[in-house]
Amino acid sequence: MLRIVDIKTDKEKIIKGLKKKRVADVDAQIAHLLQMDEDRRSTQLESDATLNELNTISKQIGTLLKNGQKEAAEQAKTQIGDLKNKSKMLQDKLKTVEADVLQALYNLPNTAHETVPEGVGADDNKVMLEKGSIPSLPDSALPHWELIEKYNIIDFELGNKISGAGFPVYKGKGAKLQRALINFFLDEAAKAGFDEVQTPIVVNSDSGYGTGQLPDKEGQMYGIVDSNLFLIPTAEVPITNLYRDVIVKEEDLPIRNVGYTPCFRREAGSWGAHVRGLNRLHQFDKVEIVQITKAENSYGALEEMCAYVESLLEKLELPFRKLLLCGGDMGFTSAMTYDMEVYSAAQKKWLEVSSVSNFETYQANRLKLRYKEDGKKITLLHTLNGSALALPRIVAAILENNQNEHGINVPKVLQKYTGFDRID
RNA sequence: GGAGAGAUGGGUGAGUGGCUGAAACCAACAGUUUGCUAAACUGUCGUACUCGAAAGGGUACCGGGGGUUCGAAUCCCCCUCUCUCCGCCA
Repeated sequence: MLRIVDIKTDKEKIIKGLKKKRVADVDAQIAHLLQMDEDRRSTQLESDATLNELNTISKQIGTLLKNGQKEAAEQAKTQIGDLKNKSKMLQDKLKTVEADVLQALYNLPNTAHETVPEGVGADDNKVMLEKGSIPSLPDSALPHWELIEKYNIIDFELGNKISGAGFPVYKGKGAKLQRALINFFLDEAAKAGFDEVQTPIVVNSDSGYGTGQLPDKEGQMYGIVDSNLFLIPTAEVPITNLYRDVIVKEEDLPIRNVGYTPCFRREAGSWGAHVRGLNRLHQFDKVEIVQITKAENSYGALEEMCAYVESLLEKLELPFRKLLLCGGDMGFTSAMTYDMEVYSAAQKKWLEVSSVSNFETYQANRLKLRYKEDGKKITLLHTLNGSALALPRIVAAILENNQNEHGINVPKVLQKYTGFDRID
């Protein structure tokens, strides 16, 4: 979340960044927030002064009792009653006001970086790069949801039976292709200097707050009944939360992690004809890269992560484009996001397969993720993450783009992982 | 799942009602000494909010929450987690 101190000192810049995110009534919200914080501050001053008085008297009572002046001590006790009531009242008020301020901060998204384009939705995103050649398929080319039936590699009906819609079952070469992609992505990330971690795929609510899924976005996550746990929507949550409440050693920076996890998303209300087949699922596999850097290095790290993701798509020989998201299309917690989309040639659609974001200090502030600058000043770090990559839409594009009369060609880089070069 | 023990600063660990934001030791950092290294010695060494130009104050925090008390790391209650033993088990 944003920091009050920044809102105070850099108010205009923050208002500008929030407006770009299309936040309603920004000026009024900020004014209200600052007013609440002023209330918080003055309440705390008063409360601290009262506590100080109480502490002083208590110490005096202790001294009196030790010196055997019992009467004087009893008398001191009698005058403490009013003060205690006052103190109690002030502390209760302080708690309320603090909670109000926190709630207001939770409701504010991250500000958009100054170079993020203005815009309200997907149409305003800026295409930065387009690479690879789009295959020209014959009219008989099939969309992936027909290919998976034809070659019997993914079964939605079976998934329906055991779980529900959006939980596919991968079979035979389909299952092997999944495993090949996961291993390929993990090996590539290791080569690029990311340390592999394997985390839990259920997280507690503290972790949900840490990375910004909570509060208010419960609709995205599946909750586990009676356990106060959630199935992760992305490995971003457990991996980034590894560093919650940590003061990192300066020499350990930057931190670079990669992890494979299944991801679970409720996607409430987002179903329809446009999300057939693998285009949108409740459970899918993803390899995620996370980076934690000093403020001055984070935008360099963002570009570097994008370049890494692009290299994966090139190796898979998939045509792709890179978008810089406009303010209105970005996620709540992000300061800048690039999306990578592959072209799936039979359904003639661009499919998002990666989202690479810099959260600056927004998550770090919630996580209390910091380092000691020059061994002295404690400073918030910047967090970043990106998909590298999300599997289902990669699979969809591979199936559609590589189909021919003999079957589906497996990209060369994957063949040593799959053990076959064609699905037929 | 049953029984017991425990959770204190970067680490080990003392502390069972006031003089304890917290001993001691280790680690770390700065300095003195030294031809270099080591050793020795001296000093510094939690976080957040807040007042102050600064120096320096105030408040809170000893797993989390609540309670008793003039006063709680210390007593009581609830929760979480860890360890040991038993049971079960991939």
